[in-house]
Amino acid sequence: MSRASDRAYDHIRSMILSGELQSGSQIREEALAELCGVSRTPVRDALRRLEAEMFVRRNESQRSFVADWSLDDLEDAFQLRAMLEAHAAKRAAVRISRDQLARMRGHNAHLKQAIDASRPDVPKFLDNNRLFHSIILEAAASERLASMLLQVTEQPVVLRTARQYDLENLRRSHHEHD
Amino acid sequence: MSRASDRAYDHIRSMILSGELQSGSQIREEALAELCGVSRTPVRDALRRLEAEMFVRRNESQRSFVADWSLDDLEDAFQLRAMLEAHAAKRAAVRISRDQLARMRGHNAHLKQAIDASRPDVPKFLDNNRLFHSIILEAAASERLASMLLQVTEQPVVLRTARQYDLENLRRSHHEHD
DNA sequence: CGACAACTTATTGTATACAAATACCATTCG
DNA sequence: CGAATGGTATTTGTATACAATAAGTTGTCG
Repeated sequence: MSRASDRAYDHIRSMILSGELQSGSQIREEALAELCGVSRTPVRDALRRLEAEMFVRRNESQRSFVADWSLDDLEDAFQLRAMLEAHAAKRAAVRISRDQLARMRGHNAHLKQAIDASRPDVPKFLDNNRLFHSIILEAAASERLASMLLQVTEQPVVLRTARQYDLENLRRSHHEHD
Repeated sequence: MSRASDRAYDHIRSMILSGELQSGSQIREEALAELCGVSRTPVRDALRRLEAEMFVRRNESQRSFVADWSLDDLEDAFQLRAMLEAHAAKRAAVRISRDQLARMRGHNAHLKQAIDASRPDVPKFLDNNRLFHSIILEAAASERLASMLLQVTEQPVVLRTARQYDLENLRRSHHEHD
């Protein structure tokens, strides 16, 4: 997508995730346009996308608000995510190529290096973890599934920042990958 | 959403489903605008929605095309639908209220009447079937799930028109509902 | 003939002005 | 005092003009 509407999207999204735009508060197109330094047109575009991703919700008279996530919502997203990922793995298992499998092994090995280092390298871990899972999705060969999964994985980013990355968890993750 | 952009959405969508806009063919915003009798602005809105619903796809340089559905795509959608509906049923089962349950029984009874009539009343059957399932979705209480399900159920409408509604199938459906 | 570059056309992206819808507020009436 | 009503302000929706980008086309040179 084009530059201005992408900038608007990224900007608004990050303002929501950072809490700069408070949950539940109304957001006006013009105000956002000023904040992003673009006109309302690309802002509207961005809002539509964010609405589809449930970062923004609109009331019956088309006013936009920052979505506020209840615990139930988060649980719901998690449940869906678990199911969709299992489905992706199932599809991938019968479709994956040798090459893709090799790449997965590679990422898992790197990921192990990251946690075996004297001081665990969490960014490296996360990066390889992401790549590992992206290959499953690639092998599952379902755009629809991929987009659904994207929806439910991108969401709880707000909370993920606070998540604990203790060595125990990282090791368990590696073994599950294996 | 507003009138013009809704009209555009409905119009374009129906042109796609009816085959008036050929699968894989490029669609230009201005041409659609003329066809719908609105300006490009609401057309763009409609295209974005249709893109999210995978009726329209865009190439790397932002040109829009009517999506063409492979058999694999349809199977994929069906598989996802089965999974999501099962999930919905599971959630609904532990959340449903007496009232909702009663309404479901009611719709299933009407649905039975429709097939027990001397001549099966397919529209009545479909209507009650739809209501029956909508209560499951309501009871499942997950907006996200509902929107995902909408996506995969709305899609194969193209083919559904050709589907067989023989008495055998209708009866089986009723029993499964029970 | 084929590759490449300059130019021309087609298409989408953005800004802006204005129209339509909705919310907000004050005022009046029961 | 509370509900209804009218008018005003706020906010979103649409049309349109223009900018930016991508595609197609022609012409030149090797």
